[in-house]
Amino acid sequence: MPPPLANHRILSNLNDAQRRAVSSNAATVAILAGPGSGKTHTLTSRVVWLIDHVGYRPEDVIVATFTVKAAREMKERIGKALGDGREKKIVLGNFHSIARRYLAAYGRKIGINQKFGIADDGDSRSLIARICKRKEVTLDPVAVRAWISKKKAKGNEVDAKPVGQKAIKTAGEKDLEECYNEYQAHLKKSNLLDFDDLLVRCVELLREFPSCVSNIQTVLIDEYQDTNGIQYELMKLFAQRHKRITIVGDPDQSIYGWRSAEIQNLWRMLKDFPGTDEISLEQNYRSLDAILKLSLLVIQQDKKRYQKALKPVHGRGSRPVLRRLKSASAEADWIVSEIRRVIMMSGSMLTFNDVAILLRSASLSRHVESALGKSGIAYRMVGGKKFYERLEIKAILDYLRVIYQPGNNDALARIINVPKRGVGDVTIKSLLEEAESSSLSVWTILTKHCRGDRTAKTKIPKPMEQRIAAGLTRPLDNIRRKMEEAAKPGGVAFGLVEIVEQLLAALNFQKHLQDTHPDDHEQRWANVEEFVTLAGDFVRDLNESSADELLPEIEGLEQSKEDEVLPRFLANVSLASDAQTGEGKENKPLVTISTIHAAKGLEWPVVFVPAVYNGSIPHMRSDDNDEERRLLYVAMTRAQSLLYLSCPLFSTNGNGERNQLSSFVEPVHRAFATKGPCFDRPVMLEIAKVLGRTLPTEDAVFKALPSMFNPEDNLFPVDPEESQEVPAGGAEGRTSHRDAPRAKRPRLSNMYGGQNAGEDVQWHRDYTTTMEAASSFTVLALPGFVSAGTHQAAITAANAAAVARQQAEQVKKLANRRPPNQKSILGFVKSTSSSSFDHTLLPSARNSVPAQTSVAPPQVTANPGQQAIPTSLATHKPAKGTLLSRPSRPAPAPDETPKGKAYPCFSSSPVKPDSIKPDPEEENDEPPPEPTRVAACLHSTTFTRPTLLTAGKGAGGLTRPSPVSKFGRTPIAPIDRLRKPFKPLTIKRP
DNA sequence: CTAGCTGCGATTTTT
DNA sequence: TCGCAGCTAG
Repeated sequence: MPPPLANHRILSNLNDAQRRAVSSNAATVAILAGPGSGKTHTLTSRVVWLIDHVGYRPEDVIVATFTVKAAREMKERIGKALGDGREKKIVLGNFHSIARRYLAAYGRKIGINQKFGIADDGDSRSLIARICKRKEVTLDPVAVRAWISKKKAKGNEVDAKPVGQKAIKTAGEKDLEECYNEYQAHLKKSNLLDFDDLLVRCVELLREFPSCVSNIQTVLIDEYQDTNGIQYELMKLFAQRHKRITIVGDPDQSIYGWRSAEIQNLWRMLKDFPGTDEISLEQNYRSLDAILKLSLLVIQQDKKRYQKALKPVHGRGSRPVLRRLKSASAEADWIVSEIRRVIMMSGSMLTFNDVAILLRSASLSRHVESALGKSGIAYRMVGGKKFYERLEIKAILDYLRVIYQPGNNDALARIINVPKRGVGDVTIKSLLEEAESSSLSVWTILTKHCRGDRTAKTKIPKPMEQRIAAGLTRPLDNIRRKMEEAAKPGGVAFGLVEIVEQLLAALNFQKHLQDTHPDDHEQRWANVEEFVTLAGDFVRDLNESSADELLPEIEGLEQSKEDEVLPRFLANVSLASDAQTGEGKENKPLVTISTIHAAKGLEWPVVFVPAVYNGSIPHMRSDDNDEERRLLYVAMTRAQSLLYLSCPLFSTNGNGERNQLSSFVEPVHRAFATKGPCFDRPVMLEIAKVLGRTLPTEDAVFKALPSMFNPEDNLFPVDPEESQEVPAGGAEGRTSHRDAPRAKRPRLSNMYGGQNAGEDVQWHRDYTTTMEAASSFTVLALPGFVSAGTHQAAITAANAAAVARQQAEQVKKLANRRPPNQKSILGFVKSTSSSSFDHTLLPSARNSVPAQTSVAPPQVTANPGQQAIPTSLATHKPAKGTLLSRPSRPAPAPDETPKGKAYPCFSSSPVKPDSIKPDPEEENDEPPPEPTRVAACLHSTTFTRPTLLTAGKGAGGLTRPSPVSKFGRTPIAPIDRLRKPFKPLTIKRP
């Protein structure tokens, strides 16, 4: 690094590696690093560096992120660093919105009608469903849609490599192609582009007209591990002039494989841009060490992954918790009690804002929401159900779309009978068909019919006709006319808000809601009002930052101007599906409930991950266990100071079926505490330190505690198995059919007895009660006195703790250190990349690969039957429909063989294993066995891919016939404040 | 042909 | 819990 640069302002708060990354002179820079290492910070700093120091104009820089939220945050951060509003000129956004901008400006060059709309998920789904139905093809619309999307998302370059069976077109494939063609034709006719089209067409545009990006000096990509093929191409095309690209990413956090994210893009990039400067960041600034260790224990089960160092800069922290509860609602109640406890015990140093509950699927939120609601804790829900998915909002949006694009038959069909106008399914279908055959839009058919210009073939009785004219065509025409007039010079302003308000009035929407939803029409109308506010905000934001979204002028290139508000509003709504990080306005602290996917890139001091059982994580409908594991890893690494996993023992919906602890957690469950830590002073101080906050004095904390406050996590049995109350629904049945050894909890003396003998699949609970004891029998809790039973418990706890610790130690050795031969992530990738492109080849191709690896794996005596196969990261996401051999249960953690006997090393420390005080025990432990395995080099045979015959064909897609005339959901986006939960927010009770 | 009622089923992740 | 399919009356 050139010394003179070192004192640049932006470099001052970076560590060495980050500084090197920020100021690298290489054309292409790849920064790959684990969670919490400041990737995004580094990226934003580099943007500032490139603009401020290197001197690129902001408008010549493209920054692409993966989500809207990330884009917004990045913009904010860059704005702060630049300090003068120049960030507004940067072409910054998620891929889709950047692509949309280019298409809006230059799309006509490739024959795109400038007034194109965006077909969202619901649109394409219902369209495909209709096509399938009409073709009477026995294809699952869902599969068809996935196939089409995949086809587009892949990009073209990959296709160049024929996969052999590609030539053989099976009957199914032919049908798919036909559906695809029809689908595209329909979109084209409606002047719509779907999400994938935005990218595909933008690639087309930039390929044919490179001049559109001739000004671009440099391109930066965040969350690179989640880019898919087409996005990769787009990235290259953005940078085609100067080929300067910076990417940041973390393979371990690749969780969008299902959306065709291709981890291969890592080495595609290295191949395409030799001389890339690779930088890895190893310091973790986010989390306490205990959290990192455990997260590594989980991710490290993936034997093929690249091992990265994660060096904690913070203290050890208390042991993360794995809590078992009786049911999902008990789990939710426990979460609530624990949230309360943490906040109280921190003397309100922590607030609800510091807490996140991360879910595998949004549908899991129900219990949590109601528990929070019951206890009066306000929360926001991110991801999952969206504001715009509400019926009433969807309807308004569809009206707006029809106003903007009268030819949008699907939107029209959805609202033609909302409010009720006596138009039923049959009529709608007939109208759509007539539109199809007459190549008129439904709108045209209707207007002509009502005016008497042309009688519709569809039967439209007079009363129906009148209602349509009075309630639909005339009001919308009125609105359109006003918009046109307003656009003329001197016209009366008729903005977005006015449009919506006039629309609501014309439809008598409030009355409509009262009629159709007598129970909750107030709430729904409130949503509508909220929507109006949002529209107002949008307009205001648009005016404030008019430079936003505008591409720089390029000499000799004419842009189509996009000055209408409505289309931009609609596009915004379709593309921006994230809640705004709305801490700004209301100051009421909110607990965050989020899907794990939506939580990527974020962090919270306290994180709960409920429902950690097989079927949830890994999800039963997922075909990629490794990705599910990474998902859990992402969730865990969001936590800064406290991490809680939990698992309801019995599923709620079914007949009290037993849940099985997630197989990602099961092998390492011993490393967790079984209940929340004791928040004594040292623990809290450490938390305060990580967060950079000041802990109130002990006195203050104590005084603020309610009189009946329970300072321990002991409101719920640590072993729900032995609790008296039995979960509702067949107590007897269950006790009897439950496996015998579990019915009675093993005695303490039997602690490790059953360990080796036929470890039953279910969770071994023997040690837990004592582990639990370990965390509550703190010195504070039991000053100087220990009963015999307690003592016994403590001993066993110590033993368990020792085992866990040893395990952890081992893993640290194994996973938290990069093997010496693994120089960097990119080195790793390089060494295996030669094989990576062949990952789809048949087993025969495999054997040649290891020889090519430049970084030779240490010779490990492979188990017979264990076949060395390329450590291709690519295999992590098999093509849909590929027959994989059943993904194996994760192998037990290496050498995780609990000895059949207690450890002899019990000392005084185990009573407080979570203490941050240096734990002599840890150091004194006998040295862990040498690592016996270099993870990168070997793995079990479970990843053989027998054949590709069915790849990509939507094979087996015959299940789940999907309803046809369902009007698709229309995920349009919340623009703001979507975090409103379904249920009304409850206010904190006294 | 539409609208309302009832009983059943089912539930990833996102641009 | 919600949403959808199927049925029946008007």
